[in-house]
Order: sequence, then C-alpha cells, then structure tokens
Amino acid sequence: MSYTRRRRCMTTWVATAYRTHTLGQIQEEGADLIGQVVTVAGFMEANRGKGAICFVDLRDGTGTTQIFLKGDNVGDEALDLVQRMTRESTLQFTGTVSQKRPPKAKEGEPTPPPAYEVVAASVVVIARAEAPLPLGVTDTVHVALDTRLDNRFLDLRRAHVNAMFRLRGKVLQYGREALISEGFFETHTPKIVATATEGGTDLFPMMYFETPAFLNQSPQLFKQLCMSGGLERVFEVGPAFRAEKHDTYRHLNEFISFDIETSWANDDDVMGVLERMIHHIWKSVASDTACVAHIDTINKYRASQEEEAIEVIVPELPFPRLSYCDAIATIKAKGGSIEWGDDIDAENSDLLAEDLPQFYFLPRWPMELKPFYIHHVEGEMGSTGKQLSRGFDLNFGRDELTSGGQREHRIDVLIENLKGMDLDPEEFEFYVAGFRHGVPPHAGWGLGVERILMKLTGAKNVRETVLFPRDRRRVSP
RNA sequence: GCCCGCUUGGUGUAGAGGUUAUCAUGCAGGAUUGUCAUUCCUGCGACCCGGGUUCAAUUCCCGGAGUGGGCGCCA
Repeated sequence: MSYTRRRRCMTTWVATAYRTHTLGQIQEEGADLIGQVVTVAGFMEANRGKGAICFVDLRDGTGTTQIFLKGDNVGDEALDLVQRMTRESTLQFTGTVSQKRPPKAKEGEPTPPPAYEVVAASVVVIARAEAPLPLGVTDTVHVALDTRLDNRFLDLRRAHVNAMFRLRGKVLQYGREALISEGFFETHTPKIVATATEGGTDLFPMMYFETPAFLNQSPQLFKQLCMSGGLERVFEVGPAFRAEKHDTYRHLNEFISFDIETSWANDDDVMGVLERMIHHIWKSVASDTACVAHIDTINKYRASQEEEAIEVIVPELPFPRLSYCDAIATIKAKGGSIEWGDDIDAENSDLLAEDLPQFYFLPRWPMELKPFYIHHVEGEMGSTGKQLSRGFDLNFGRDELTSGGQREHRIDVLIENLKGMDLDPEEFEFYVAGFRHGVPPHAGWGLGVERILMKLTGAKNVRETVLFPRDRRRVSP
C-alpha cells in the first residue's frame, strides 16, 4: 500500500479501490508524477470538444483536473460516450499524468504556473447524471436558498458551499483543541428529557414509550450535574431543539451548541475561556492554508455576486466588556428607547454595534432577566438598585452568539429562585437532588456554532452554515 | 404570534389589461477548436391554485397555498 502525503495541508491520502490519486495531488505533485499511470475519479464539471478530441474538467473533494481524451488512445466508442456525458456525472479515468499545454498567453500577461492533466487511456462511467440539473453546480446564475435546500446534495457540490462545510469542520476542530488544551474533556448529555430545562421556551414533545417526554433545549442542567459529579471541566458539542415559531436569519429549530461547564470558576473566568477559544479558532483559521483556500473560494463566489470579500480578522484579547448598566446608558445616550430591566432588542443592539462591530461581552445582567440557575452576589446592585446577576452574553455586532454565567451552587438559593420564577422544585427534583450533597461553585456557557460560523464566513443566513437545516417549515431533506 | 413583500421556462430574471412574453444560464442538434468562462449557428422550454371584475386576466380584486424579509424570543 502506498501512502502519499499532500503538501498543502499535510493530509495523508491512502489509495482506495476507486482511485490511486486525488485530483488535488495531480496538481500539487504533478511535476513528480509525469509519465505515471494513475486512476482518478470525480464529478464531470464540463466537457469540451466534439471532434477527435475531448477535454473533461473532473472534480473531486480535493480539486479539479483536466482529463484529455483522444480517439487514438481511448477508442472512438469511449470518446463518443464521454462527449455525450451529462454534467455532474460520476466518472473514473485511468491514464498518464502529463504537463498541460499552456493556454495562449495574451500580450503582456504573465505566463501561468505549470498545470497538470491526465491523458486518458480508459474511462468507466460510474453514474450518468440526469439532465437537466435542478440547479447548476457551476452556473453563474443566482439560485434561491429554498431551491438550494431542496436540492442540497447538488448545492453542496458548488465550490463555495463545499468550502463552507469544510470550514465548519475546522472551526469545531480548533474549538475542541483550545478547550482540551485548558483541561476540558468532551462529554455527552441526553437529548430526550422529561422536564423543560429553563421554562419559557417551547419544546418539541414526544412519547418515550408510554411516558411523555421532550427533545432537550439545552444541556444546561446536565452539565451542572457533571460538576456535582466532580468532572470539573467538561464540554459538549451537540444538538439543541427549540419549538419556537420564529422565522429569522439567525434562528433554527435544531442547532448545534458548543457548551462548556467548569468548577471552581465564576463568570469572569469562563469569559476568559471563551475569548481564548475564539481567538484560537480565528488565529488558526487565518494561518491554516486549507482554511485560507476555503475563504478564497468563498470570496471568489462573493466577487461573482458583487459582494464584498470576507476577511479573517483575528480579534485582540481581551474582548471589550460592556456591562448591562453601561449598555443601557449608552443606548439612552444614543437616543434609543429602553429602561433598566428591559431586554436589549435588535434595534438597540444595532446602536451598541455602532461602536462595537465585532466581539464584545455584555456582563452583569439584571437577575430578573436571567434563568433560575444563574448565580448572584448579594449587594451587587444595578443603577436603579435592583439585584444584578453573574450572567453574561457574548455578541458580535448586533448578534448574540453566547449566553453564559456563573451558576447558582447554593441549594437554598436555587430553590428560592425556582419558586420566584413560578417553577415547581418538585419537577426539577432530578436536578435539585444533585445539589444536596454540595456542588463546587461553577460557571459555563453555550455558543451557537452556526452563529459563529456566520460571523467567520460572512453568511447572511444561518441556514447557509447547516447541511440540512430544520426551520419552521422545513423538516426534509 | 404580529407586520410587510414576492410567486413568469430546469435555474435566476424582465415585462404589460389584448405582445410572437424579455434576457441570462441550461438542454438538444450542428459547425469549429489542445480546448480551458471556447466561439458560432439552429432549435426546445414558463406566467402558483381557486373564485370575481372585464368583450378580454398571467397582469386588476378577493381567498388559498408556497416562499422571502422584519419583529418578538433566543444560541
């Protein structure tokens, strides 16, 4: 078995039953491969030539390479077959690597770097694509999001969409990397639960055999039980389900939450964890050649749509902090309509974003706006004399990416909080029980993966960043 | 849940109370070409559904369905 190392991102590709080399390898290692017989496979982006020769643009997950076919080499029958092949058909070629003849260089233009092609000796049609395609993979026409999602399998073949999901994988990878380096380990909490986590939000009901149950809206309470169990530093990347009938660019009914919880820490401590993690993600993406190539692919598409290029700006540490009280004062100074104790709505968030267009924390919200599990320090009062909490948000411009805080570890206060918010402690017995034998002071947060990806990739709709989004109207595919 | 828009070939659009319904992309056929956003020629393909107004509705009105955006709420 031969192992070949890709230079660009140091990935080891092992030859498989269907190909000896990837198309990316043909381009990157072409100089060393000249004269070598290879088998490659992929989707046919285009074919040119109706005479005695034919050119195929073949694409796989690593790149695109031209296949050159000549009747003399492959036979007239195979040549005719390929010439009549539909776009996006799945083909496999065996042939010899050679240097491409350079395109006719126009006067005064620099000669392009050498490129490589495969001179085909044989072809196998693995699958002929039906025509017409429900959406063009390489067409320059704009395609509506709904059409794209109905035909997501084809939409994903488009270079910039493919790049988005490769970036998504990288963001998760670097996020995990940052947390693991600080002593966190990955865990999982149940998604089928008997009780609402926080009250307030709508849940998807389901039957668990003969017992009514729900899809979980958040790992919150279970993360906290991990603290009671002495796990100290956990994180989870998993789905959260919310049955809210919203219809916006930033909401989904199923989304992936990047959650952490840590013992012996307060809200300030976990804000530090969060900003260091985001910093690591941004910094890594900016210096990873594969990521840079994905960003470049997205920018090429954006240019074709006359959209501004995106730029990965590594944020400086620490992120700005604007306390709730200061935020209210700022909004009022800018003429926004708000009173202490109000949530900060979209219009007022826009006012804050004027001065803070990127990442910033909003710490110390009023206790009355936060859920029962959020901790407060007696005597920390807001400008109108009401109790503040140790809850915070992380925003990027107008959009909320994270909410988190120090949790209430004192069982008597916790029970008072539940009662004060019209929740029945009996219903939360599974949770309250975890506090009877002592829980370390602890804190954590939940980050919306789709939302942070929107900020990284410039996507204007959260659906862009999910393979098969679940929204108010869409449950298939 | 509230408010506002939109629905024309496979895809994305232009447009008007009476048109041969526009353009791009695509598809089919042909010519040319070591091509490379190929080029050129010919052809194919559409007005969301129901009701109303009208001599005439794809166009105006009402209802429905689908869909896009904003808001609330949140991640």
